[in-house]
Amino acid sequence: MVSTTKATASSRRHILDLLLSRDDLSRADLARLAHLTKPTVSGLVAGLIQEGLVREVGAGVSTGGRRPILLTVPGDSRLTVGVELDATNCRLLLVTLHGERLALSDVPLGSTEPTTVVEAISDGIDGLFAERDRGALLGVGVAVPGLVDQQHQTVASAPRLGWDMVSLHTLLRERLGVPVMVTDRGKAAGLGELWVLGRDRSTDLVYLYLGAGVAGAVVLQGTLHWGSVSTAGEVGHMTILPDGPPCACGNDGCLEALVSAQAIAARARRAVTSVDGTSPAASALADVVRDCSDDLRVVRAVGEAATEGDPAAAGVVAETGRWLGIAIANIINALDPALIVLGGPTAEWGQSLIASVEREVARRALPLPRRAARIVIGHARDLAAALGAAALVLQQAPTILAGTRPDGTAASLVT
Amino acid sequence: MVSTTKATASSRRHILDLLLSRDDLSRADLARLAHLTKPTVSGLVAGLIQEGLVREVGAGVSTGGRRPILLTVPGDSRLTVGVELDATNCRLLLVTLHGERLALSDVPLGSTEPTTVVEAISDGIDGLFAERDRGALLGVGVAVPGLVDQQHQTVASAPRLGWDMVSLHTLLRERLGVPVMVTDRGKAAGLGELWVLGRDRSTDLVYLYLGAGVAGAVVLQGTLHWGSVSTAGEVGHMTILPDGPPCACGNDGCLEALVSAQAIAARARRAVTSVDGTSPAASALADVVRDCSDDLRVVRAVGEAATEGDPAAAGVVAETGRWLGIAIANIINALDPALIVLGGPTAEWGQSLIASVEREVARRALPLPRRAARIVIGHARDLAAALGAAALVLQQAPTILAGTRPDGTAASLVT
DNA sequence: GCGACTTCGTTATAAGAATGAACTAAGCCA
DNA sequence: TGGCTTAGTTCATTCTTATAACGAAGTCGC
Repeated sequence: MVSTTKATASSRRHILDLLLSRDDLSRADLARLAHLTKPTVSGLVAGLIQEGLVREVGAGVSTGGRRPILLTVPGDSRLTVGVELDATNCRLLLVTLHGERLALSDVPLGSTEPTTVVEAISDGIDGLFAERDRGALLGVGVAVPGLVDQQHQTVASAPRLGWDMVSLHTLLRERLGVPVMVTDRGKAAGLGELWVLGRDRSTDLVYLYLGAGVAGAVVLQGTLHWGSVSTAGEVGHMTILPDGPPCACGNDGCLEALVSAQAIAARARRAVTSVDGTSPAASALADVVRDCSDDLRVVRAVGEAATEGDPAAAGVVAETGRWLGIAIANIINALDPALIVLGGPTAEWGQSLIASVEREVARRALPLPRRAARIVIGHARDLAAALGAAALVLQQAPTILAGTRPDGTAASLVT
Repeated sequence: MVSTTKATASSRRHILDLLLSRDDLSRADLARLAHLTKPTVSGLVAGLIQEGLVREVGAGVSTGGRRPILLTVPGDSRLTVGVELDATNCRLLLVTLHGERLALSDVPLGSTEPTTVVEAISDGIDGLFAERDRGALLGVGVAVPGLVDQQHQTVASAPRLGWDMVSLHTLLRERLGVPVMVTDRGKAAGLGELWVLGRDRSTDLVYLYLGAGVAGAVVLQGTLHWGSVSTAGEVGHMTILPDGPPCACGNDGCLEALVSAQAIAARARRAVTSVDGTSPAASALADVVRDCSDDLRVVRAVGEAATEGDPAAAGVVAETGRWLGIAIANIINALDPALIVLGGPTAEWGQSLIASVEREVARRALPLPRRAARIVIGHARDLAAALGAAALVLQQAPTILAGTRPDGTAASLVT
């Protein structure tokens, strides 16, 4: 039996980092990758196995000699909760160390008073851990509908919750006793999509949420880009048409003014009335457009009509895609991301939207970065924000775990 | 006398990092900042002093007890050379560890053959080190007019040099025996401006080079953002006016099509002829515009006329600033950088340009990130690229130096 | 101006982490 | 079957960092 050396946090971190990013590595692999010697790695791994953080999973293929013993981090050895806050609801998602979703729980909120919300989150977590070891809780991430000051981890302002300078991080941290991270929903959703889509978690990704408004997130090298005052990612207010329609932000011709649900609904109304004929396919869309004042519902109807071949709807999709394409081409030229992910109701239009976006991008983006960028519809749907909130903690997992000793003492953490 | 413990590369790196970023720290400060104990720091510092990398510089102010002994890294203890390559010239800039410029040397290039260029660089360095200790050379950075593959550190294509897939890094590294880093000129210039302007070197900065074309660089957290295929920062091809004038890239209404020297010259010609009067101030500009086919010369003339109060020139500046302002507003919304730096001939227009840019930005950018972003004219001028190339190496200084032992043995370096 | 309290830096000692060399285990290949 | 290769371990040794105690050099209050 190997003596359980406690090792430095730094080496432990490195080993855990490697094991969490690529699966099925042997001790020898780890030694090579982490620039450590085999005995050192053996010692560290022994400790991690004793803590239940690492498990041996059979032998790998031989490369000419003894077969390696493959190691994994069992996903459920530690668990993370991602929380998505809304004015009326608090959604909790329980995820494993690998980002797999285990359980979902929605807790209605009676009030948006910070203390009430903290209680709701705490109760929700109790529920999720009713039949699990509470000690496995690694940390909690929270996505808030509002502006978050990344540096101080406080909610600078969240009109929908009536919050202003609320130090949610401190409140939760004290209540739960585990690391807590706070983000805004748009950014969290972007990170969430990376964890669903990205094979390696260090890619550059730009996320666009297309709904009533247009939100966004810039994820570089696998981590959220915040900017100097935590407002980066507002792609929705990129000027697309300098003399275009006015936007709620005060500017003219913003992307949001051109592809928000409201703008799309208006476009659909024009398209339907201009066709005026009574083609059978068009009728369903025309009915919805006429009767309904809910823009998002119209957006859905456009999507359905377009897939059924309605030319008016197809026209709306194409025009929306063109505006979006300009914005995305700009993003590709400026940032050269590997992945552009569209989320939200309008993104549900799917391939027809992507196709018209790509036509415009082909015209406007430089060939090299354009060929490298994949434009896709998000996979995480309405779990994106909660998943991203959890991912915020998962990114820190190696650091958090490296500081935890078998006896449960948590080391100091800047978080 | 303290036993010169050799310490881990990691701790050495941390100490050097701190000493290079903030000056005048004591051993006690370092211990606190690096989360090490005083004896450990004393040992490490003793080693660094012996190597000449650190020096004691008098005592600081007491905070109620014994006065601390302040430490600095003498800038000239190690030196870096930044090289800017062009078709006909090779510019070498000798800089200290703190980014201060020591000496400049221009070597004309007979041919652009890679081996010739390598020789020229090597000779240039010999010249700069004629009366200095060659051992002080920390590394060499090279800025190339072309596309550089960051991952493989090769010049993917540089039409102006007639290069295609040239592994400049390997050639130079073998010839010089020190770490070598290769970038493209636009990106290097952006980084160079950060080192001239930035008090702390971890800010987010976006650089725009305004000349015959429009190049750019995105510097996030103090490091260049490359993107997935090393082409990030092409702000010049952001679409500003979807149905605007055609651009060389094939797209319509690019920023470059609107604010390149050529576009500005055309604008100046129109402005001069439309005024047609014979106001005394306008005459100088009109003469240049009529006689001269050199667009960059016209750009300079516009700037001079504008500062002398010529209304036609002021109009040209204002319109150029408006287009630029749209692009910068988009950048501010998307990335929320702390600093936007304008460089190149057109940026020499100075405050009048900034003023009209800011008017447009005020209208189009979101209030929070707009207030946080400072828009300035670069300070590094035609040294920006060479300085940035050197900065690329300086960023690695703690890592490089941490791996160097007193006996001169260099540790393995990924670079 | 004298003593109590602070803070800086060093010394000596002790604990712990990582290494190197040798060794066992286990599989490939001919 | 025997030689070669790779994986993982054991043990003694060497670095690295920490702990505790101490001297040096200040400040502050009375």
